Amino acid sequence: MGIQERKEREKGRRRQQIMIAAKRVFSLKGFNKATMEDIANEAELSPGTLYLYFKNKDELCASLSLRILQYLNIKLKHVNSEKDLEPRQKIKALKEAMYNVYEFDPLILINMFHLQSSESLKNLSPQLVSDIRELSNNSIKEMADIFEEGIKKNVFIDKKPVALAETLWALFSGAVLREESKRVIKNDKNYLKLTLEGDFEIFARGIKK
Amino acid sequence: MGIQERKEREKGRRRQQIMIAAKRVFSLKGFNKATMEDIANEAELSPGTLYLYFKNKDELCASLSLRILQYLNIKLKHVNSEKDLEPRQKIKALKEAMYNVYEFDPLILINMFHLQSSESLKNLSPQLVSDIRELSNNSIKEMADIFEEGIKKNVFIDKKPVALAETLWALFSGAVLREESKRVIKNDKNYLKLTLEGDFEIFARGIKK
Amino acid sequence: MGIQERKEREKGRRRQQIMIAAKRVFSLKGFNKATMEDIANEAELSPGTLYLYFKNKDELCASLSLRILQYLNIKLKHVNSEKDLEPRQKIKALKEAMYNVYEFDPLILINMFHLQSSESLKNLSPQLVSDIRELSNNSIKEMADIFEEGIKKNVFIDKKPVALAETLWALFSGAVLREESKRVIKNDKNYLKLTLEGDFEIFARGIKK
Amino acid sequence: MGIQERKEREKGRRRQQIMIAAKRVFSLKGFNKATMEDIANEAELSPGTLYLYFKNKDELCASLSLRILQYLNIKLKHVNSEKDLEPRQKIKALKEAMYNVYEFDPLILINMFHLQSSESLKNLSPQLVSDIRELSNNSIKEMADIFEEGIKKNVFIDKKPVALAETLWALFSGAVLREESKRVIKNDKNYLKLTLEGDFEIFARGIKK
DNA sequence: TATGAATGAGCATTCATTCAT
DNA sequence: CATGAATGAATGCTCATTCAT
Repeated sequence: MGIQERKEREKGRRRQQIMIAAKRVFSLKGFNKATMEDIANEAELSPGTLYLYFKNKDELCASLSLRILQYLNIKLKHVNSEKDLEPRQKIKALKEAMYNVYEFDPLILINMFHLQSSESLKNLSPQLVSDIRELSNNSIKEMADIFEEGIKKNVFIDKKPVALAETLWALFSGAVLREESKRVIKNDKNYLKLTLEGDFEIFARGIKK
Repeated sequence: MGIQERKEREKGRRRQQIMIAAKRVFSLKGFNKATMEDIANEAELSPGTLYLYFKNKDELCASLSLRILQYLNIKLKHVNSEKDLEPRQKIKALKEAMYNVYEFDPLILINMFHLQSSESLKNLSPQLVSDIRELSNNSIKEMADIFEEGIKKNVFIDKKPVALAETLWALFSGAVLREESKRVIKNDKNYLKLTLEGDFEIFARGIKK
Repeated sequence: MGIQERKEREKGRRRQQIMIAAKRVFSLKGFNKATMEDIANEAELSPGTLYLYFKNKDELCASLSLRILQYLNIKLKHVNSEKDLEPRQKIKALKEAMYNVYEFDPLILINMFHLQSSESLKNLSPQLVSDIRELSNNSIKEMADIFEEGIKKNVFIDKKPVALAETLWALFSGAVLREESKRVIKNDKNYLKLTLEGDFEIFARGIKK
Repeated sequence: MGIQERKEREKGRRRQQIMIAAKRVFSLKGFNKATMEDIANEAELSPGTLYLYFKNKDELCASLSLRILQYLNIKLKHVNSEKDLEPRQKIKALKEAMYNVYEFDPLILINMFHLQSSESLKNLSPQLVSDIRELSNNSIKEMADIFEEGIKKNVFIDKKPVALAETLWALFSGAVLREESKRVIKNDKNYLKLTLEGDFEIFARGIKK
């Protein structure tokens, strides 16, 4: 029984090890130029081993996206659970949560958009697809709850909470992508915090009464 | 000379023909699943012919991005050149310009982010890379000019115009990507116009005095 | 038009070239140990070229089987069309036809039995599968016609012609396989003709009145 | 010593267990599509354990063939040992023995022909190869003995007994294969007994005076 | 003895690119 | 200029086999 458990945990650790390696390699080479062999080398494992833990390359990539969505979800739930925070403070907490997600792995966010290709979806197990869908929807919902509270308390202007949440999400992913494109154009990451700050400030100004 | 010119124009036409086909195929299959043969078929040309007009696949893709940036640039220049527009009206015109870009080709915008992979950049001619850089910077600059004018005329709050322009760009690309990810999650495009509207409204509210 | 035709013929030639190489390699190494690269080398082509002419390895193998069935079918049709032959003479002609098939390609007959694996069938185009089925059934039917004529003319004992045809086919494929297994055990092919003769003699003795 | 013996017997049991599982899996998937892991699962053992009892996959397969040859040999010896049977009755007994072999495992007979691939032979231990050879030859010899007796007693026509035995073997393996190919073509096993009967009847008619 | 996770060589297949016509 | 057949390097994935426990 204890043995069973330890094995489960060991298996989880291996998956983590592979995902960390994959993250590094995807970040470095991009999803398509990264080969399974690259990832195996990075993880100091053999290619075959990767397939013991992930059905195929697409599923490995999608699992990375799932991981970051889980991370975000926990953060958002935590913000929402703090009952004595003012709406404005919650917006601030929200901002910080999203910072953390971004810092946790800025580049993998880009890779999340590989999920969009319906071609890739064919290779994923239905379970994984539905998990990702559920978490995405949940994240929007958690954010919307924050806005709803603010509107009820008459602190935010009267907008559909879901629309607000989606706008924030747009702002966020847009900022992430902008940073990414900066890399190409300027190779200069200095303004990241500054510009993310700017985005949120303007956004908050737009929703607050 | 006249012949020379006609040939040049003819060559330009062919390039257009190929890029239109490429756009269609990339939209349909995504950049990576689209093969050069697919594009050749779509263009009713042979694969070999594509290489008479584009050095390689990456360059064909980058040329598409360049094209859309050119389109955006022209639109932005046009907005800026209308001297009698009020700042608030220019924001509105800006919004419409970006709509048009989006409608011109929503999916190719996603593909623009393939340029981020530094691996891909190796395959591009320096000329093309510098063209893209120049146009990107120019677009930001054009937008910044609009904001600067608004700040000077004391209509917009006092923010760095460049930061504003980048925020708008974030908002925009974020909205595009969000629409894209909606496709996966909901397969429902009804809210596109609505949410883009929402984004811009909030953004404008944030910058206007 | 002439060009179109010549190209068609050229394409057919290429297919032949590949099939001849495949036959050689399959004979030498067996179906599973033979790699597509082996076949490409033997055909003095590159691996990719093989896939221009055959969908996959299974289809290449099945095409070989189809070819030999076509050969057999023509031979059988020819025997049947000779109107003035006595039934006993037709049996003799039948024997010789089957000799020829055997000599045409003794080893590929073995490979025909790879088609039995229902797993392999999944990789074949429906057209090819139905072609093979049709030719197999046709071969049995042609043989049965010969027997039917003999029974009608009161030269052969009264047995179901189809059963006779299938028995002959059993005898034939059994002999082929037996020769094959001899290779393992004795590596001695001297008795081939003799034993095939023996089989047919006994068979013929059994069916003749 | 008693312990030694028990261990030996235990070891034999394990081998049987594995071979039974292998037979099931080979029958289901065919030799090449069946993986060692499939067999291990079927045997409710781990893959590694298989290699404690069989040197490699080819040897496991060959051992199955050996087993069926042993079974046939015992049957044939038994027929031959019945001194008071008439030659015609012995032919009948022979027929039944071969039925039993067929029913014991129709599909594994097909797999026997994998031994033909000279590539596979390289992986077998010389001992196993020579065992198989010996048993094959022995089976032919046992059958030949039956025919020889019939010829001596002037009941059968005067043919080389070995040739007769080999013809019978051809007929038999042919019938087996024919049934197999029927599966592909008709998916209809109803006629098995009937056609095997037919084969033997014609064969017997051919050899009897 | 039994395990089963890990291996890594091997292979079918793809596709960007070339070049003889 | 245009073609499209041919290329062959590259890669995802498999699976027989091993070995530390």
